[in-house]
Amino acid sequence: MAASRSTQRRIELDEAWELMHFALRAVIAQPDKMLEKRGLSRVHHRILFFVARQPELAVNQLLQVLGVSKQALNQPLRQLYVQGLVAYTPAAHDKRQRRLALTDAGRTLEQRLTEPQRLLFDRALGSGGPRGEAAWRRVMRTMASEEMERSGRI
Amino acid sequence: MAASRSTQRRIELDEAWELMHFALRAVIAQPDKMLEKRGLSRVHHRILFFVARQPELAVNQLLQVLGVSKQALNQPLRQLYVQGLVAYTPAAHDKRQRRLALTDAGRTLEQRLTEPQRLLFDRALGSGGPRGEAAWRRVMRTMASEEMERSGRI
DNA sequence: GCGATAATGTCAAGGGCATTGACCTAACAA
DNA sequence: TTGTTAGGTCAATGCCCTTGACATTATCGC
Repeated sequence: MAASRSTQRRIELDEAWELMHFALRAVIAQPDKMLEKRGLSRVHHRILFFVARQPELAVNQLLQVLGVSKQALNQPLRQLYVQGLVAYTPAAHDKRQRRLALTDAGRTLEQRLTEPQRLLFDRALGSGGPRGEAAWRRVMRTMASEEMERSGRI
Repeated sequence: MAASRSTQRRIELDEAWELMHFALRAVIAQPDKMLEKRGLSRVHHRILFFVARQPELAVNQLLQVLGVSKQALNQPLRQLYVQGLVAYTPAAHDKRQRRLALTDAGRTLEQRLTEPQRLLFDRALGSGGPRGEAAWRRVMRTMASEEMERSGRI
């Protein structure tokens, strides 16, 4: 398969990967700066982001989504709890499960952290018109689908 | 600006970020497994990848591109050298500079590591036809451009 | 040719953060 | 009751990155 692909195409595909590499760095950059000032790290943002997007998330699900060990998650999650950014509610049908949610303060911080990223995506996705945006999403979905299923994120 | 954006749009933008998150994980997954078997890590692959794509790369440039300290780069780079995967050539006009290149073995390994990623990109980019691929690249370039300039990657 | 500067390498100390292993509680379920 | 599941926590370990300090070699301006 490697042999059957033209050199030119290989270069194009490598460029695509390189583009993604730097795009990612751009997305990460701004929130990282803000987080540092508060003594938080990227994990904290990831927690806030996913909890904001999927309320009633259980800890186990969050573990799947983030792809880290529970020991690795525990500390940052507790910090967010102590700082009054995340709240726990026992699930109605199974009191062992802690359903996660953001407090008002948590929501505010999440918005502040994610806003620069939204701005970046908005500008970039807008640059190609609605058709371009749809095409972008189609490509990304194709790449991501398997991993999303594995994370139970469907 | 945050207030001026509709809730719906915010959700769409968050979804875009989430897509990228999982797409990245998919791209990373396979080479990571291969690397582990050889006792190498992701940095090694990143070095191989960028050296393969830009021959005659100097160490300083590589530092810019990877965004790590020279101390962090030194060890993995040396390992690659010792294992006969990367070669040094003093630059003609400035013998202080080591121009980096891959050996045949290095090229082979780089191909093997990057091939699954190319396959993934090829499938995904192909899924939307040439127009879709072009649109995807346009969006990514918009997002990445600033960081690429900062890394001297233009 | 001399001193400043640049490219690179390397040692050392320290820290952040993730991992695995083991153990614990509470709640559910057969 | 017994086994299992959701979750938490301690401990040990290790990786990897960072900053600081210093050495080497080569280039450049004078």
